[in-house]
Amino acid sequence: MVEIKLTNTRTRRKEAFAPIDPANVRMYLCGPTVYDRAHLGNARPVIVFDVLLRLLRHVHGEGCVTYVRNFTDVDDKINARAAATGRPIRDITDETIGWYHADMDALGAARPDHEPRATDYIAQMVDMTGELIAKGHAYETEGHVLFDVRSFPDYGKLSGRSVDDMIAGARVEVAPFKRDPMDFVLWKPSDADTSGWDSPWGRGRPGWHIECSAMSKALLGDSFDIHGGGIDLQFPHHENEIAQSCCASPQADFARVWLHNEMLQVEGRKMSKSLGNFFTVRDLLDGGTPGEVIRLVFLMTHYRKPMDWTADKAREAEATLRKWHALAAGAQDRGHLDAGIVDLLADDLNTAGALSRLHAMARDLAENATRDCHVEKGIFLSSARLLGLLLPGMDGWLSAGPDLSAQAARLVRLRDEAKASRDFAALDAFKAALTDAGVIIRMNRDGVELDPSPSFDAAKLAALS
RNA sequence: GGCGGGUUGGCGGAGAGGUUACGCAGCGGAUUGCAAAUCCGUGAAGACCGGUUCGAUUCCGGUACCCGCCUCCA
Repeated sequence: MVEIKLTNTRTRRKEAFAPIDPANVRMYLCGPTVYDRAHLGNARPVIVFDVLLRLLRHVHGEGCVTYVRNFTDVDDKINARAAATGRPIRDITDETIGWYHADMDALGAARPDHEPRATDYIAQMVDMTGELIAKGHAYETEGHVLFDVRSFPDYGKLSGRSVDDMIAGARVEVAPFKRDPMDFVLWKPSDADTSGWDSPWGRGRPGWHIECSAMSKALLGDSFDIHGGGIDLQFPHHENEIAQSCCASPQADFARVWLHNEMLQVEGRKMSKSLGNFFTVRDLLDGGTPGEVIRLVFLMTHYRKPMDWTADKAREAEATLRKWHALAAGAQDRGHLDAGIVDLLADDLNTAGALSRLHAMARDLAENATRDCHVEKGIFLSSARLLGLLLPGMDGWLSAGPDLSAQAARLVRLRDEAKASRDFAALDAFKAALTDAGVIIRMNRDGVELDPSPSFDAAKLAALS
């Protein structure tokens, strides 16, 4: 069996992956807070862990992996949006989840096996909170329940911090009722206008971190294999999850392997609203960048390095995918994979290396274009699909856009006439007009292919006929 | 201030202690009525300073710069 190696944030080392139960490999990914469209940065963990999911299913078996990704649907940002719009919270979260599914589907990301909503697990969160109080790891004060970080000696281990150092950093908001400035909220009171649930500590709502502890336990158990998310979640979110889960279930391991993807940048800078380079996945899709192109751009950079989104990369990825789609046309996915691709992905998800392998396979196919190569083409296709590329139904963008078949037919006719008469003036004039209208022309012996470029102008095209 | 990550050719971006990464662009060629597309070939690198070594871009230490987290924006 292929040995998968993953860089475990907890140990800061690349380790051989050994599942607790090979018949049921369990993975949890921190999902979105559902109050608005997913921005481009949200897509990175989704794509990274989708590749890992495909690899795990390949190595351990289709039915031997359980993948959970939560929806945080109780949050003060959601409350604020409900208050601002007057809409019920459930309307907002339902709508946002629908958007999220549509956008992530467009990136070719498989839906997780379970997508728990925090609001469906309030009872489990209350139970865990009560358990932490009973075990002396949490305390109730002024309607809040707080986790006592001094009760957990390993607090800070995941992120390499010590409680004392962080306090010395003096950037911690100190609420007067906290025993220690680093103590964090498990449960907080809600006023009459804020969503809340009854609990032993009065009507209130959970703190952010407890949901992942409660839901991972409910769906994957006290101990599971992989826990993932963006590196920004390492502290405090994941640190707090570990504290909660390990103190509630001290006999268990909680998550054995912690995987964190590095952050996204845009044109070399942090994506932020103030810099004006903030955009959502939907913005890109609606702007004509296909989801498959977005995915390929992401895969070009290793997940543990900062990734820069640039328009240049998107152009390059689109050209590559056009070539690959053409090469794989008519190929059959028989599930036979290139061993090199599997080995590269198994080595801590070396997607960039895997892509270079696909390039090499594509070159071989192109060199042997005169032969049939159906076996090689099938391997190429199956291997690309391990990366979530060239998936069935993902090639719609290739033929999307305006119908240019009439212009293509006219171009063929003019070319035939020109070749017969040796007078190319009319043909060249038509080609120039098409180019001016933003149409990309590709001609070869067999026919012509027309595609709209980013500067496509429908009005100019219409004027030609 | 504390913690963590990064720095490779014009651009993007990997692996490996010593032998071509790869892709894009460029250049040369094939093909084409001309182009485009496609195919073939090709030059170009390892932030800086030390150390280990027969040999380092690859290991170790330091410096500079960039980025992230510590502010419930992935």
